[in-house]
Amino acid sequence: MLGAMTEEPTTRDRLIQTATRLFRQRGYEGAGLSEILAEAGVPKGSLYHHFPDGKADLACAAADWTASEIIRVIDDSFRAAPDWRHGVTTFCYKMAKLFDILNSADACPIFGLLFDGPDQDRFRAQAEQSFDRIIATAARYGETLGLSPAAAHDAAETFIIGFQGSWTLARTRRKSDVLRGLPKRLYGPA
Amino acid sequence: MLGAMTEEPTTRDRLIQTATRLFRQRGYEGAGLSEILAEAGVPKGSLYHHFPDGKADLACAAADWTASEIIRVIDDSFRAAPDWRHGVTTFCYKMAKLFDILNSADACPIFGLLFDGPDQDRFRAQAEQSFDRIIATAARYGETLGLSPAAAHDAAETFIIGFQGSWTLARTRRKSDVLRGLPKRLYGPA
DNA sequence: GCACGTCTAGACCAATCGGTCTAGTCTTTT
DNA sequence: AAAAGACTAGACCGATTGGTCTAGACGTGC
Repeated sequence: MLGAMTEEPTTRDRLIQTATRLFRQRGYEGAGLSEILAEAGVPKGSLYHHFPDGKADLACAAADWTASEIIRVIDDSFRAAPDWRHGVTTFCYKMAKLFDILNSADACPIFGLLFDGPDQDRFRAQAEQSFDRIIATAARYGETLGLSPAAAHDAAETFIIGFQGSWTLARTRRKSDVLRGLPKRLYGPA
Repeated sequence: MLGAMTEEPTTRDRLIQTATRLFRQRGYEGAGLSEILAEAGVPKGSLYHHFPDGKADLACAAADWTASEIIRVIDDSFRAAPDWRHGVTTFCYKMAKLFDILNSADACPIFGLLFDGPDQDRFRAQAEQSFDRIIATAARYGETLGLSPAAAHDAAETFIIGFQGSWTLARTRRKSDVLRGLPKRLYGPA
């Protein structure tokens, strides 16, 4: 077996994905271990086999997995984009669609990387690394589209900051338009 | 006794303020009731006298109190501002100072209004109302400073959205510059 | 001076928390 | 076929959770 070449979800992956969803819905402390295990259909023993440090380990794995998913969406949005604004717009629309699928109730997948649990510094460091990966990915597309390295990094930060806040507002209002309106907010009328 | 005319903090107020801080630091589920009570120096009985529905009631009161505090800072920032950008800048600097005082570890006071606990809809509705109060306050200053009602509301939303995201990024990096850099990000070089 | 509403005080409770541990079941290697 | 890991399975644990309930302290109107 050479790792993740097969397609059916392994126990470990099912655990991570279920945990990701529940952490996003209820927060780190709000999502009970037994609830996660029950929904994933995995016994306690397996959890502590794959994640020796238990819940905290699982949360970090969930954050990492989430960051990779976000990066995948960024890739999908910018790969064929003719310019920066188009990439941002596509991303926002994709995420607005996700927002609607998620019942409009979940925390922002990106923000959700920052857990509020104990072990503050471990979670903070994990979130910082994930954020940087996300911003760096967006910045790379900025450079590809003609921006200077500094300008690209700045544009990527502004983009992610704006997205963050937009998701929060969208969540309190249960309306995804806020997300779709972000490009206009950031860059003016098209 | 005619309500809140005296100055020394009542049991109820001590409870709200302690709860606000702990919710901000550890989230709704993360902040234990006994911890809140111990730090506030208040017994269980008093809590359930003032807040019959317990933790959920307390959380809503905390959200409300926080919104009022934010509005106070908005007032202080915009009252004497010569234009919109100055108001936003002053607000960002005041909040950056607060961020540093808070050890750079707490959740955004505004975002923190949105609790991740159970009773989702009650908390969501409470947060929506508080957000609207905050945005409406900022928008009013926008109008005073010459913007049309629609433009003022839009500017206020953009401002709060940007602030939200900036605090999050500042928190993961433990650096308050992100907050101070928001006006330039939103409105270009001064 | 006693009765009544407000508020404080904390013992107590069932339920749940995250985590440990032993037992058993596969799969792979020899 | 025997031995050895990898992994699953869940009973069990002490600690803590939010919440209830009774008892008393304090002030105020009669």
